[in-house]
Amino acid sequence: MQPRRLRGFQDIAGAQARTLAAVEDCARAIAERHNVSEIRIPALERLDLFQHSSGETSDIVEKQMYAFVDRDEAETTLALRPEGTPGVVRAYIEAGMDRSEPEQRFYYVGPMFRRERPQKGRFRQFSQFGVEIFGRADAATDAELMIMVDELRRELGLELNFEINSLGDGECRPRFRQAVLEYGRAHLGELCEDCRNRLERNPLRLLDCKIDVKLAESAPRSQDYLCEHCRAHFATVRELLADAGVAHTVNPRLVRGLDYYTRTTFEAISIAVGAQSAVAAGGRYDGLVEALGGAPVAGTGFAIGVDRLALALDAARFAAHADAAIAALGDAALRRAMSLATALRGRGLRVEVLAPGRGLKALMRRADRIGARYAVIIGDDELARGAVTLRDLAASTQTEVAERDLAATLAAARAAARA
RNA sequence: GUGAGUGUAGCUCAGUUGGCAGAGCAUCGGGUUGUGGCCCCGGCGGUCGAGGGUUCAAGUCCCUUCACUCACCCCA
Repeated sequence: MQPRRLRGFQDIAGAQARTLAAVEDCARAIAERHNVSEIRIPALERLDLFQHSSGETSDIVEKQMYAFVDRDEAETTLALRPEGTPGVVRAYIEAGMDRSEPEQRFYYVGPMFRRERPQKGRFRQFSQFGVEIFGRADAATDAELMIMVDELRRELGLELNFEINSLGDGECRPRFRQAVLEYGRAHLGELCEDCRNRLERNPLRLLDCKIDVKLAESAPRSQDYLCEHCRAHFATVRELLADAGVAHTVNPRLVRGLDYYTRTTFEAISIAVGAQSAVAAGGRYDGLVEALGGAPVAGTGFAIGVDRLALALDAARFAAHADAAIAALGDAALRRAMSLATALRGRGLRVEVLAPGRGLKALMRRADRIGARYAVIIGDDELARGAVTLRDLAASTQTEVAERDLAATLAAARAAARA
């Protein structure tokens, strides 16, 4: 039996793995600069956590969850997390932070699981990097989230389009929802089947329906229903974004269906990754902490699809190159090679000691294959002189270098190459 | 869940009206006793996705099935 990976799951190695790591490292560094700290939470939770936070009628909960009954506790159904926010909110409430110290700034990174049909930029296990900020209801926090995503865009050299919208708050959002509901009822006969089915329980989804585009265009707009506070909040967010140089467009059809989503909502869209083009999305969820049993604390956050974002990057940029490949000819040379390699690694150099017992020709080919900048050759002649042959593989030149000078020589060469 | 496309060597693919299973790359070795890339020679490598049918003969035609890819759907 030939073992095969599961559908929609990936084995990732080489430059692709380094690309994902680069995205995650870059996002971490940005979060830390914004004084956001890591929270590590479980990949497995009780199913009802996701049902209560993502909504029992959402597709994610209804048909995309990896859920199963815990083997010894038949009354407990568990699920692999399909997103990060519910777990972070659960942890926040469980630690009592909503009461003791409500203002918290968290980021998380790790695998999420959804049993969807795979396609470009969509896998059943995928990595998300997310930020959740609690206890801040101000517009500056909403803007800061998008500024963080924009910093990531800049540092990775990506093109992203930001779309934003405001859904209103507890005061004005219900009026808007009611207006969309009545609009939908008035055009019931023209709606697609999906929209008709979910109209009563989730009318806002009509607005981002791709079938009923025409109807959505002339549907009520959240902008027209915002109360004074929400209008001011949204204006401030846009002002702060403009100040920070974050280009964005207002998309009145950008919505979230669930009631605890409030005010600002946004997506960052890439033109380079196929149909699954939203590489980051987020917004304000002032009702969520309370909905999960905590105190009424404001919350806002975003998540980045790491795999999706990496698709927009050229993996070759992140390929690994060894600084030195050491070819040892003979047992005595091998022992010398091992200790020299340790010294080089001590200076932070990337070093591979090549397979002993093979011909120099094969070893040189390996050195070339792994992209090594230098080959270090140690044979009987070099051993006798306490030296090594140092070959510059790009220039095809070589010199003899004393063993004790090797580390300094290579470290200097690398520093020069980086300058 | 729905639709379309594609399955032949490790990878990328060719394979004509049905007639011996192929190429390039990769890998290993040789040309060069201690020198990579370029070049030349050679070795290894196949259940043609799987099962059934038609035929003297099927990679090729038919049926079934599985997998992969992209899109729909959905989505931080």
